[in-house]
Amino acid sequence: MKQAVRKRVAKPAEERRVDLMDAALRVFLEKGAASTTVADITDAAGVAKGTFYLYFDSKEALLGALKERFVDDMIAHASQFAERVGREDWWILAEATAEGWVDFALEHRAQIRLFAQEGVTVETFEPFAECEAKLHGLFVAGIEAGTRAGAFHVTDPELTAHFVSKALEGTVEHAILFGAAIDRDALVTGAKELVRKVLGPSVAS
Amino acid sequence: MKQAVRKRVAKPAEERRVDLMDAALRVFLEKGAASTTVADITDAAGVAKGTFYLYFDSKEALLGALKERFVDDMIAHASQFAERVGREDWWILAEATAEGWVDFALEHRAQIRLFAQEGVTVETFEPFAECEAKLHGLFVAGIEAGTRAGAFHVTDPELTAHFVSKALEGTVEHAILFGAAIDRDALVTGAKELVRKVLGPSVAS
Amino acid sequence: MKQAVRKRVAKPAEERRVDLMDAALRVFLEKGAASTTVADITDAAGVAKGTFYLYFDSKEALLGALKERFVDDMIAHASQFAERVGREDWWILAEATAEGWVDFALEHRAQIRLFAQEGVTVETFEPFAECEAKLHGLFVAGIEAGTRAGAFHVTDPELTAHFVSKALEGTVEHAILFGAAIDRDALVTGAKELVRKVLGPSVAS
Amino acid sequence: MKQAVRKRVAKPAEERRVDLMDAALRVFLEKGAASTTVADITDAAGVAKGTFYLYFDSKEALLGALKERFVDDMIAHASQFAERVGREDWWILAEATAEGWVDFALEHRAQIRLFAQEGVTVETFEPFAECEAKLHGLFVAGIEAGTRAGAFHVTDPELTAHFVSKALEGTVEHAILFGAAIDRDALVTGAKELVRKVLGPSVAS
DNA sequence: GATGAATGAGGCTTCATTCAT
DNA sequence: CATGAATGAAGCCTCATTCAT
Repeated sequence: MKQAVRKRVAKPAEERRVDLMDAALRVFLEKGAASTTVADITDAAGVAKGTFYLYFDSKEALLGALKERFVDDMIAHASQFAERVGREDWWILAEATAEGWVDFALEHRAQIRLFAQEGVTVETFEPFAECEAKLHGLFVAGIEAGTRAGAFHVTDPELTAHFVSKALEGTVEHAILFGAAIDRDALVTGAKELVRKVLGPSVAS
Repeated sequence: MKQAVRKRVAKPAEERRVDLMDAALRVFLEKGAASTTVADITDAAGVAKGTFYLYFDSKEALLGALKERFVDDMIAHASQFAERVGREDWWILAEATAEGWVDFALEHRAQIRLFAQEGVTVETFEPFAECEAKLHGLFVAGIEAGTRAGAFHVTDPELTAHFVSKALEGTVEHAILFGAAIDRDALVTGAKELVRKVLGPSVAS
Repeated sequence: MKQAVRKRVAKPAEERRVDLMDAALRVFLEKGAASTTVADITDAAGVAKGTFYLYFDSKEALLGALKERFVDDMIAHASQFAERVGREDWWILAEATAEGWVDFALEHRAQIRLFAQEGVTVETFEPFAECEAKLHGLFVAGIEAGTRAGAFHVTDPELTAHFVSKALEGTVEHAILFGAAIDRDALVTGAKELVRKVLGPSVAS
Repeated sequence: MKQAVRKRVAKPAEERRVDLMDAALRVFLEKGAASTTVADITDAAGVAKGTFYLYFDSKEALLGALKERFVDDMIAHASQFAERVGREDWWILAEATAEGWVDFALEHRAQIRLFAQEGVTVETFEPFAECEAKLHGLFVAGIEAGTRAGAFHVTDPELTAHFVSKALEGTVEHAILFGAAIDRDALVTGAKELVRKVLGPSVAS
């Protein structure tokens, strides 16, 4: 029944919320979400511990918000390409998609790393699953359309979509995790070639 | 006034160690390594809590042992194929490797899932990094050899090795995580086709 | 970019103070004083949290004010009857006092319930003790006067005053706490009979 | 992931449990249950904080156990008298019950005080309500039997049972709470007289 | 006067680890 | 070797209180 000492400026709610999310992302990446304490987060954000609970119900909830934000970004990104399906040259679109994907991954390496590490917990499984499914659907649709149009030669679009997205995602993630120096251009070039080969016809060996 | 204290039979040390590791793996998969307590593990193994510390220095150490065991299995598996490099038809070997890889992943889905979720912590980073590097080296060597021999047509063996392994690993992992019904044969067929396309020449679109 | 900050109208201080006390009483009864937060109170009163501290030094102080108000009411009520001592028929006064007591308890059931639950804490002990003593003194004086006058036949006025007041208070409180349907008339009839018996002579069994 | 320092003897579970309950009772009485922390309790019991949770799920649970124990004692006590109903002189039994009740209350003053202060919370309401009802039923049955037998002259046994039990309970509780020096013999004498008057016939005033 | 975002002490609870039996 | 009661550091979360606007 006693309290108070330092005092800080009030900020617009949304801004504070974003501050906390960004601070959390930073700290999570340093020490892993599991071993990050709420105090670590609030210290990083420059607020008191109690302030955290003004914006999030729990640490878990913040992780959820972070995932949601990331998922939204990813969907938005993918949708750009989805809109172009059928309106332009199939191969140009395919390569552009590959390039866009690589760039997106590189830009969001922090969260990719985080979610690669923290993975999919029971609580936040759904949004992720949903997002994966949506993106996958977008890819499959594109591949099927291109195949029907005679541009691509894909036997199993479902599997192929998985292969390509996982190849790119996994490679970037690997580079990020293992700290390899990343050569964006080489990656893009490789990605385009991968797409060309995989969407193209099988050649007799 | 004496309570009969049911003491469990003494077991050979190595066996008990394995019991604990298996029990841990089981429980980790159910509730995640982070939220699994030592008590959960010993309960699952049917021993007292204190017994755990007779076999492992800490919970972290057990996780390390688990990873090490998995890494050893993986290396052993990969080595089979490495030995065959140059001794038989390049394409047969490539497809066999792809098939073996899929089967290995399916057999070890439990640990793949676990380590995919628990990821790479600071403490256990090294063995994993080392293993990845070793496997990657094996793949790259095979691809380069095949390319030199004129069988494969690969511009960037490093990147290609990553793409292929990540595509397969990621797809299986995805299937495991999201509980999709897994069609082993379709997966193998797809994997072989992927390898054929990726290791083969680019075709003009 | 300015947010319209809906400022509530300023109210006369005393009125706002009473609003807060009434709101507090309402919420205390719902969830107990201990688990009621200041926010609960201000929400119920429709003011901001900070406003609370314009009117009370602390949550504890509000509880104190509530008790004081109740105590004052009780004293005022009892004094009515005290004034009548010696001026009218002893038995009529005794029964009227019993009836008045029952009605008072029923009217103030909310606070009785509250203070029965929250009891006597160190901080607010004194006013309560004082009030109890004062009321008790009033009763004892009445009983002694009636006994001296030959109307009542009481051996131990102190104890008798306690017995009667606790019997009535306890019975009403019990009814309130345990949610029994309360029959005011039966209670009054019983109370009068109790008083008659207790203040009357012992009969040989 | 580091720990340990002081070490203490292991005790039989039931004994430790009782130690904790007794220690809790002691501390609750000193500072009130609400402001007692688990640390206070374990300090008083001479064990580490964690030990508490080996025996109770929560602080609330301990309070529940305390209440249950008290309720059991009370029922056991009352049952002694219930068994004697109809087997011996009504007035002797009535007075013995009153005396027993006073003695019980005095012996258990600590818990009476505690529960008078902490009152009836939502969680632990039921056992208390049940106990009250059972005791009340016992009293009512005794009074009715005695009335039917022509020994007592009671119009409303329900109300009378409440009056008597609340008068005694309340008076002892009051004495305990307000720290009055308690004269056990005077209390017993008064209680017996109360019973005689209340269970006897009304006399014309 | 009124507001409500911010504060941070403090309580509850968990669980890795130890060690006397 | 095995046991499991005991330990206590550490983390999450609540909420009384303050104060800049």
